[in-house]
Amino acid sequence: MENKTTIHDIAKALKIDASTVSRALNNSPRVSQKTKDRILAKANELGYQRNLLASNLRKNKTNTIGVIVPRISRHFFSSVISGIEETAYDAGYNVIICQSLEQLDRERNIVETLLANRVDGVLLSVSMETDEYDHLLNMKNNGTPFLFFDRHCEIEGISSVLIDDFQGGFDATEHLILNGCKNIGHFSGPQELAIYRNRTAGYRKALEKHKIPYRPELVLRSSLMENDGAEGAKTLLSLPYKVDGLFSANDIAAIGAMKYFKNEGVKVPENMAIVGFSNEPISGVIDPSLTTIDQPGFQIGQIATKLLLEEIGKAPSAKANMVKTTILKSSLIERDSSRK
Amino acid sequence: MENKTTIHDIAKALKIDASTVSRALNNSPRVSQKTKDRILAKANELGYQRNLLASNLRKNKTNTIGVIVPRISRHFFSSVISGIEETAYDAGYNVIICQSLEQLDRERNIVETLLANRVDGVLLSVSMETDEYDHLLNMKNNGTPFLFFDRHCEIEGISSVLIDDFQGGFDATEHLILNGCKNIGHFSGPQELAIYRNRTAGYRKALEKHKIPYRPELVLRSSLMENDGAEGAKTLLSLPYKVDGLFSANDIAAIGAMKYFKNEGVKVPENMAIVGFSNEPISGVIDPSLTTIDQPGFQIGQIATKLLLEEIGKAPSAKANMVKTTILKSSLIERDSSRK
DNA sequence: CATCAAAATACAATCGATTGTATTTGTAAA
DNA sequence: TTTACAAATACAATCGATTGTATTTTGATG
Repeated sequence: MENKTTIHDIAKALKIDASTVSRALNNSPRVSQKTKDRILAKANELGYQRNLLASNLRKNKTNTIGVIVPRISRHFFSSVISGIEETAYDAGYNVIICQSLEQLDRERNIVETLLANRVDGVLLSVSMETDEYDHLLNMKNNGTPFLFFDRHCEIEGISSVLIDDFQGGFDATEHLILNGCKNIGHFSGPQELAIYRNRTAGYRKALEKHKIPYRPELVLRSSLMENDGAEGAKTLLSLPYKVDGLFSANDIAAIGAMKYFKNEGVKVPENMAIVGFSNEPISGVIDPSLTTIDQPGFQIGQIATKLLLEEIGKAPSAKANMVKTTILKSSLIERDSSRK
Repeated sequence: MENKTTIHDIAKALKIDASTVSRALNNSPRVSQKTKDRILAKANELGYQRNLLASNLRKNKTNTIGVIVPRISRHFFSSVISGIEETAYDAGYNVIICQSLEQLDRERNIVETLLANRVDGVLLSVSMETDEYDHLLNMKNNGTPFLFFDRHCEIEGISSVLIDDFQGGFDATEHLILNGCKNIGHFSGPQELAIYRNRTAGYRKALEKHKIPYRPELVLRSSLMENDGAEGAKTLLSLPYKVDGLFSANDIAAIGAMKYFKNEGVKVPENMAIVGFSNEPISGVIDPSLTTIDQPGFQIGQIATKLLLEEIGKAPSAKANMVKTTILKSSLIERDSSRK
């Protein structure tokens, strides 16, 4: 059993040609049913299993798409992945899931490996460190179709599927304002990423609409990990005036802040109303439950995959004129952390 | 830029043989430095990128391991994956992550695909539905090394890296007993899986040690999803005597139960002490925080990968006598849900 | 029974890289 | 300059499957 059986083994056993075996296994009409039956039986008997390396090499097609996310453990990304897998499997594609862990060098390596393995296309949401695009431009020049979802870069000719981060930021902030907040802190992420710039822009727009002056010291930038949230909370409390609201660009940092506030005796939501972003499951369970912005992850995955597969199907020449940015709506989930 | 450049393109451009190009790119001592430099420069110029399909086919080695988990979104599994990736990358291996979503047919497909892609080995934690092992036996006969972690099956000759579920179940249950619980409910999973049988056995052992009679109606089997927990909670409340403790074989079901109890006005931990299993991040954040059993996921991933890579390195004949079951300790994390 | 088209199968090239063997080149010693 | 040996490079087979083309087989028809 050690050495894997090939179509040549089957061919030899039946004294026929390997090409006939190949066609039979692919159910080609060029092989008679009788022969197909014999081949299938023998293949079964020998425990034959197609070597996709050889097949894909010859066909110059892998029927595989690569997916790169910052972390698979984030609920939002794992929902996107579910949407991707569903759509891809239905279309006969396999999916390779990779996580950059928010590191640019890992993202570079992953892109390299996916290309070397000749995936037919790539869906990606860039890492927080991604401030150089060489690897992505390389992929573009290479002719491998790819598409951004959620976290994108400005690269000409590349489509993306996004949510309306501006609106999300606006909704979150206005919600706090309507709940009586006057001085609203904001946790943002790396400014290289459009999603964070846009959430911040939404925040500013809401302030502006309600004639609340923008104060730069209220906007804190970090990697939005849990302890970044705690530190941000500390910073906000150290300001010479009272901060009474917080819009965090993700749930994790919001929770870090919430824990810090709890520890310091700052009551949420009474003294500090909080809104997060992403609707991680944890945000519905923490006490008080966290108001947040829900993003349709599964749907993003579905749409992104559909677009990518279309692009893969198209002739290379036809690609230029189908760049498209799809923007999906997010929705505010009102919970206890913001109800004064 | 459309058609990818190959070593033949480089060879032609430099009027040398493709074999020399190949050797140069692999830094073989058989090629002079001068030629290597010329080749590298040209490769760069043409944007050459090795075709791993061809390379792996020829070498009959992919330097890739497949990982199959029930769900990537479970914290425990994503920690295991981190451990796997770290160890694998350090050894020059790539990792393909797949999720079975607890479905046997998906698990079968994944195994099939990984084998067809000729991964060098597989690490897997079986789905809850896995009560037939045909696909695994097939993989074994096929000669592909694999190894179970956490959720394993009884297949001769296959190693596993597990945690001590019996001890975990025992600790959880004894902890409840020592906190004064008299009638302890238990949520278990599919009995096909040893982890759940063992956790239940630990539960029974703890009862026995403390001379508490075992009551079969207190043991509820399900898929341990959140709503299974809620339904289990309902069942426990409907019993003719008062249940005052619950050991759930995972955190998710424990949380489902906790929410149900909260809704029904059953106070946790006063009227109902609860212990979960796995230490999902959510369990530290829910109110009251959930006592649970922590499993060293990252370490499991590291060890499992190390063992798998060893097995991959060995000659096939040497494999038989190195079957090994590694059992790691779990630890009780005491939180509020069990402090009476 | 001969003819011919259609059906079935065989032949051979190919995908891109690797690798054992053969040949050429270079260089130092005789 | 020749010889000899090592260094550098070329040749050719190979991995396993696919696919366009060529050949053989089949069976129907006159």
